[in-house]
Amino acid sequence: MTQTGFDSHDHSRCIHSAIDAAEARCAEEKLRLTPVRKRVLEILLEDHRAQGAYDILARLTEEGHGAQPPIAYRALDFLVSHGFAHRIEQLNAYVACTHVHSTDHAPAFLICRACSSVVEAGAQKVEATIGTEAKRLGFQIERTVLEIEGVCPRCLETDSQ
Amino acid sequence: MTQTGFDSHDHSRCIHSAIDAAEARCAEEKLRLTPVRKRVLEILLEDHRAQGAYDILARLTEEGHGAQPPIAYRALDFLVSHGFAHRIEQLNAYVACTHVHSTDHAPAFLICRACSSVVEAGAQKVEATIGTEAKRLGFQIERTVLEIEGVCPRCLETDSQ
DNA sequence: CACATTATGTTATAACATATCAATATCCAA
DNA sequence: TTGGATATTGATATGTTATAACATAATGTG
Repeated sequence: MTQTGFDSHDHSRCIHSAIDAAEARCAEEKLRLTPVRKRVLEILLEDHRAQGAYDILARLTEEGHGAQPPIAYRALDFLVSHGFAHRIEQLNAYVACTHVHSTDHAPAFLICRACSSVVEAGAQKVEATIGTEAKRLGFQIERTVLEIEGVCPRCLETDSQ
Repeated sequence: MTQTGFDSHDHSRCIHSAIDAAEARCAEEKLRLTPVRKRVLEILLEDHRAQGAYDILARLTEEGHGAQPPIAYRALDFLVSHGFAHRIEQLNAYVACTHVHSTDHAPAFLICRACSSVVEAGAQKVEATIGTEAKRLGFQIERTVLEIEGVCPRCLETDSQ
C-alpha cells in the first residue's frame, strides 16, 4: 500500500495535478469534462475529505447551477464511473481520487471518524488474497470495497484518545 | 477465508443454530433477545440475502408489531452491535451473521449483484495486511468494511454471462 | 443543416435513517 | 414488594440520500 495524505502538503499542487490529469484523460478518451463536472471535481478536491451529494449540490446552487439533486448526482456518477472520484459507501459520500491508476484498481480507504478525512491507498495484496479465495468459490469479482474506519494520526493527537 | 454459502444446504439447521447461538450468548451476557429482536433475526435468517430495513419493517407490521421505522432500526442496531447481524454498506441492507466469532472479527462479504445473496467470509489475512500498513501511517483502525461485489456461481450459470 | 447522441433542467417521489418524547416493561436494591 | 433506575417499545415528525421520468438544450457527425 502507498498513500497520499494525513500529512501537510502543498495542497494546491494536489488540486492542479488532479484537474490536469482529468483534463488530459478526458481529451484522450473523448470524455466531456463539462463545467458542472469540472466544478464538482474541484469542490471534491478542496480537501481530502468525503463530501455528501447534497453538500456539493448546495455549493453548485450558490454558484448558479441547477438546484436539484440530479445535477449533483449526475456529475458525481460521471466522476466515479471514470475513476476521477470514489464513493465512500459507509459515509454515503464522495472523495476525489488522488491516485493516477489503471481503470480497474482496487482502492482501500482509511477514513477518520473524527475529521472525515480520507486517504486512499492501493490494496494489491488484499486483492490478491481475496481473488484466490473467490476463485475457489466460483465467485466472479467485479468490484471491491475496502473501507477502514478509525482515527487518523492527527486526530489521535488532538483528542488524546 | 472460509465460507458458508453459495451451495445448497440444510437451511433450517442454519436458522436453528444461529438462533440457539444468539439465545445462548444473550443469556450469557445478559442481553435481552426480546420478541421483536428475535423475530428480526429470524427474518434475516430466512435466507442468505441482504434485506433492507423497510423490508423487515413491512414483515413486522404484517405480524402486528409497530409500523414505524424505529422499530426495525432499533432491532437491527441491537443485532448488528452485538454481532448477530451485519450491515452491508453498499446495499444499505442487513444480513444475519452465520459465523460464530469473537466480537471484533473482520468479516468480508461476497455479494452477488444478481441475486443479492451474501456470503460471509473471514478475512484474517486481509486484516493482517492492512493492520501493518495502518500502523506505519499511525492510523488507528476501529472497523474494517470489506465488501466484494460480483456474481455468484449460481447466477453465473443462469445468466450465462 | 439534419440527425443522433449526450448532457442538463425540472418536478416529483422513492428509499433510507434518526430525533424526540411518552409509555411500558424489566431489573435490582432497599 | 415496592420503588426507582434503566432499557425497551410506541408514536409522530422530520431529516437525509437517491432516482424515475420527462422536457429541453448543447454537441458531434455525416
